[in-house]
Amino acid sequence: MVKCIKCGEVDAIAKSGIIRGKQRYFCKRCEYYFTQPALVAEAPTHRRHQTTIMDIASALQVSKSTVSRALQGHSDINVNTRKAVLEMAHQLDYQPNLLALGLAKSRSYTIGIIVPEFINSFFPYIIIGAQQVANPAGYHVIICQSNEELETEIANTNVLMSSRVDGVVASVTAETGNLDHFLKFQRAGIPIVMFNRICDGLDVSKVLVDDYDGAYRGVEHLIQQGCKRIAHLGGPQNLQIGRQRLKGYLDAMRDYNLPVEDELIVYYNLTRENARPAAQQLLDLPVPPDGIFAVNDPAGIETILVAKSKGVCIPHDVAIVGFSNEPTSALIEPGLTTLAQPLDEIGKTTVQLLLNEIESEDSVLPSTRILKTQLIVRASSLKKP
Amino acid sequence: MVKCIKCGEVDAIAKSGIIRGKQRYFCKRCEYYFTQPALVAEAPTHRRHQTTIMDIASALQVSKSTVSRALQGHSDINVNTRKAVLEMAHQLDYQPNLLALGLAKSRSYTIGIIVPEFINSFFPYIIIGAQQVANPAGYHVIICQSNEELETEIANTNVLMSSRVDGVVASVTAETGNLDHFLKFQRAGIPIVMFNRICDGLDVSKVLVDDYDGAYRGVEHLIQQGCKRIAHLGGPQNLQIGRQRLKGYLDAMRDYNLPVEDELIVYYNLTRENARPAAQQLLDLPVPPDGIFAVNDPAGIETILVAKSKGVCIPHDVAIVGFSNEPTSALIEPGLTTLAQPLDEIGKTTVQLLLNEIESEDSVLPSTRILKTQLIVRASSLKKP
DNA sequence: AGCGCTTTCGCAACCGCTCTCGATAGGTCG
DNA sequence: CGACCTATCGAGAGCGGTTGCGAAAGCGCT
Repeated sequence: MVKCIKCGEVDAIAKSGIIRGKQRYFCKRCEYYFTQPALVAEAPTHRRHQTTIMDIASALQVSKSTVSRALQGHSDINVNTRKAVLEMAHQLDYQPNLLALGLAKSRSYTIGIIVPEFINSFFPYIIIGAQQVANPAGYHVIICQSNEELETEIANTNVLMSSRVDGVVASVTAETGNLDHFLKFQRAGIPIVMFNRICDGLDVSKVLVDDYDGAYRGVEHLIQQGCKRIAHLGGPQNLQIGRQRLKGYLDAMRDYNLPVEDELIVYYNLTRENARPAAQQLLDLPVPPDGIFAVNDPAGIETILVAKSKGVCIPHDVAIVGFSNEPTSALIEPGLTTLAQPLDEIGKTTVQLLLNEIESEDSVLPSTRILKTQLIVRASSLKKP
Repeated sequence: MVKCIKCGEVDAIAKSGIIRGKQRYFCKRCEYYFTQPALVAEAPTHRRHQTTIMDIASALQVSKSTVSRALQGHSDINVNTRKAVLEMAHQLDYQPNLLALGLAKSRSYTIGIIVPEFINSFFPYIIIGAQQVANPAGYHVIICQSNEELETEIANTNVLMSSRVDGVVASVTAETGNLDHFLKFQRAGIPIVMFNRICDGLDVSKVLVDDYDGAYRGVEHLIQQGCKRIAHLGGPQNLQIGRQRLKGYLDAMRDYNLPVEDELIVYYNLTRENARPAAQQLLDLPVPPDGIFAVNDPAGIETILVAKSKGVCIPHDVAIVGFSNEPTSALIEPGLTTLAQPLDEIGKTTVQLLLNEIESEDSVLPSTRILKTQLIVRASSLKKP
């Protein structure tokens, strides 16, 4: 039968409920509750153990407070003590436990980055810029991709909340309209900085490029190349990026007295699969456009591919301008004229703004940084030599 | 003068050392040590607070253990209690603190990924595959890029150690020869799985493609297209990827009785800047090659660009084959013939292997998975129609 | 009523580290 | 030689969870 683990008693054992699936017993002789120990209970102790400050402390016969302070470089530690601690730390290959540190200080020294994707090189470049600022400042980043889905974006925000990030940098999904999931951060006092893909309704700092200006100049360039019937392959209208670039297009057309017909404007949701049909729609028009301004480079490139497959000559029959200057845009033939964005700078200033907000004592007023774009003219639009 | 914070005493105050830069005082009347509080000491309490299980517990008048167990779905909690807890958790928008959880369980439910870069889409695709396996399993990933520098790679390993990741997935730098920084993980019992970029000397699980086979088939394809003088733009020889692809090249050449001259083999260190001079070196040979097998697509693309700029006709004068099938390779003209790797699958199986090792009780024997490549023939090598 | 079992909770220790409060051994000075 | 200071270190309370050990209340049955 069952034997008491303590006194070895066998008879005076009573069952005492089931606890988490396991039968529990009670020894009436020694008044001891116990459950049957697992058969392989003799695990080889805890297999993994990384050195802690206690290890250093006991090796040096000092208290853990002393070790902690020595490691942090506090002023009230004897230089020799500090030296010994540092040396021992190095010797034992001590790596501070960020989980414990974060718990104790209620700071994780981590910032979260949410991007829709990182297949195109646009976001990767921005992330690199972000890391270049974050890392030296003692922060590391955790990168989430929403995969252009609102649901995933929400899941991402929950992960970041759970990870207790100190701040968030985000570029939202094309389908993001509701911003409740970002309000959580604000309620918790976690600063957010948005970049590139903004949508309204959130009072936070932002880093953008001058989309309107870039679009205007891109379309103006097409006009100067002799295009009369210019189409716009636009982005989602819930994003500023979509609205501003559309507005730049419209204003340029108006300023040069060119008509804008409804059929000349189509929208796509920024996903790869969605670009091709949109481009096709434009090139299949009864009276096709002689110029196309695409909301971004992937769309521009897709337009080039569709045009080529249809035997439409670029730029003779249709001139094309994109936005962002993806590396691929320089490789494709003809090269895609586009508006270059300072990716590195976007990443850096975004994180810079965020760190300022994180480290300032009291809440700072949201600010907006607008960076300039640069028109890169390539063969896809160069009708005149 | 100085006033005691406790009793308000002004006279019987003695200085008592300097503590962390601030003057400390001692009130003799109430025997109380204190430092001058900061002027703006009246901070608006703690500005940030996320709800904890204690909040739920006190709202429901139960103990935090009960809340904890209810949240985990333990069996010894009344269904109604659990329901109430879950509802309150939802109501208070409770997000578990992963730092605390990790500390308590000595598990961070995080895996680290170290890649050399993620500008080219090779690694991003793998990362996406990795996340698709890790996330559903309850793990999230923290992505580090070594930027193709050993030093950064070492820093990355330290970050991952500090973050107490449960496992590591890595693809090493071209300049990684010494593997001490990975041994740390092994010493701490943290499993590692390597993929793609392997170097010897570490007894861990690996996920690779059949580099030798792919290279052989790529070169064989060039031979079948009529190339006689085939060059190899190779990778670093400390990486298996470099050695195996070289070996495939050499063996194919030997099997078809084609001579291999030293000048036909050049190496590059896998960085973008380094590819162009290497390509140039090959194309500038007194007797230039009529076929080039590049160790990867970025090198292949760079070779195409250099050839085009020199007026060398592809594939007529020189046929080119790459490795990896980057999206760009399909866009460039002529399209780059290449060996496609199952990126998604690499990411998934790598993480799958890792999770197995993490979750198995006792240490598992390292295993190696080898995946197949697929030859994608495009215009860059198609001499015969 | 009393006994034996269950069901359902609570207490408290612990994870690794920070930080406040306080203590103590010497040095300085009148 | 005390009174004061200073420099340096330690004890211990959290941070937010998890979990082992027990306990109290309730139920069925004799």
